Amino acid sequence: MRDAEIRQLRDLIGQSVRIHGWLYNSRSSGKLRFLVVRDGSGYLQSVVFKPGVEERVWDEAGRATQESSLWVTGRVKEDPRSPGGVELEVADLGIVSLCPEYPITPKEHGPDFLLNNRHLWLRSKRQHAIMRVRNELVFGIRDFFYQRNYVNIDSPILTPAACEGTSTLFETDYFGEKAFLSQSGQLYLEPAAAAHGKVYCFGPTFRAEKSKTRRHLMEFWMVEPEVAWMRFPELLDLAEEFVSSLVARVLDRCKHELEWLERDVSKLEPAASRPYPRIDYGDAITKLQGLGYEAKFGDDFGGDEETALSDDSGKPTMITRYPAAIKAFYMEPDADDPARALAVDVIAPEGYGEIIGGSERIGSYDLLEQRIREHNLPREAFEWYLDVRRYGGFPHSGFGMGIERVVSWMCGLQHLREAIPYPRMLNRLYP
RNA sequence: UCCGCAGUAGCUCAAUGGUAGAGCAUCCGGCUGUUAACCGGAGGGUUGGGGGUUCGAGCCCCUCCUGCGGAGCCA
Repeated sequence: MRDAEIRQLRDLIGQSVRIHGWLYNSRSSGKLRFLVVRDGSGYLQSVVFKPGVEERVWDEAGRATQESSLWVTGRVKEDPRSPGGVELEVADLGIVSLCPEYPITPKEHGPDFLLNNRHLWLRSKRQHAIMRVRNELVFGIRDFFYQRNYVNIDSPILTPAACEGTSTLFETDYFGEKAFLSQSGQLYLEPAAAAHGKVYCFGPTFRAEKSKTRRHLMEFWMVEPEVAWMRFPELLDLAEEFVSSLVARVLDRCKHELEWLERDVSKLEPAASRPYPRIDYGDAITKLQGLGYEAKFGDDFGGDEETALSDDSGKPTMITRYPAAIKAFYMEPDADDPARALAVDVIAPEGYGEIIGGSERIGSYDLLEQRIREHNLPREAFEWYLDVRRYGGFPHSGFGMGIERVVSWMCGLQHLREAIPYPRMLNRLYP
């Protein structure tokens, strides 16, 4: 008798195995009991036939409640009537821990109830599939950069001052000093780019914005590459190559998960290949005006406008060269039009919104110093950041990509809250 | 912060201002191939809190709380 994971059973037809897991669901029909066991690696229909087992085994099978932890032994058998095509002919069974009435029944539930039970909700099939996709995406991101000789340099979570203004930061006490939870690792990454050339960070970021939409979380994960000597056109190529390769990877390796999620992959497939449509900010305004929006130069885009601008081909849309006035202080101005910043936003299709924001960074010490003044930022807090220009300034570019928005898009989710194991939202800090 | 919607059994939802119900879950019983199985039975309620109108309020009015959807802001 060998222990096995459910995912391996297809290769163990005819053999006797023992499975440890939890009872996902059970059905009975007279002298037959069907126990669907899950072990994290898959789901297994285990069949208990009354005349074929000891009475003790039959009774245990009847006593097991939803989500009771248990082990089953038996012979692995191919059977087209079983979901998955493989089932277990149960020989013996033992309940490890009997589960009292489990809150999440195999019927519909509302979001409030499910979020209050997030720690249990993670066991559900759909949530299981989403976390698998997230896992593949995260590994794909690291693999992408590793293969291109980027060095992972993680930024601090506790920071002394704001990256882009203090109003949206979570504040905490740091031995009598004020500290803030990071809302971006970028400023810390730029010095590292001077050390290693090509770097990236990947970690949680925090925004105290009182946002209540399907596209916002208080705590979300962001991956941010930063590349020395990279100029704006190459940055656009990098973002495009990055996103398209990740889509291709998930489509290739998460077929089952996307199937469980009933994701229409035909809407995702176009995003796996390059190029992506690119539109200049000025042309975007013109396009919006043509569609009847009251957009004018200098406006940022709302959710509806982003959706209107995104291509209906299923590819993300890259919007370039935003007005400098509505973008961050550290962005390099366009040499042809200093009112514009060399900035890009990548908008996911199907209304999933902005997944990437990036830019070429200001390389000049004097200009950066001027921008810090213009934005009324505390000069002393940015001395170290100015050092990146003071000691061997160099052109460099980078972007940030929000992981949950990408997971949400790939999985076709209605809301970002399912894309992260424990979502932190307005008025929700439990579990 | 603003606009809109909602809160009834453990869960998802019904109920003209006039006796609070169903499905699922739980417990008991039945069924030799079920696919969120099915069939029969049982238990389960201070209708979010407070105040008001009325002979009578789950339903109407005021207020507070909680949640949902959206706006703004952003990834």
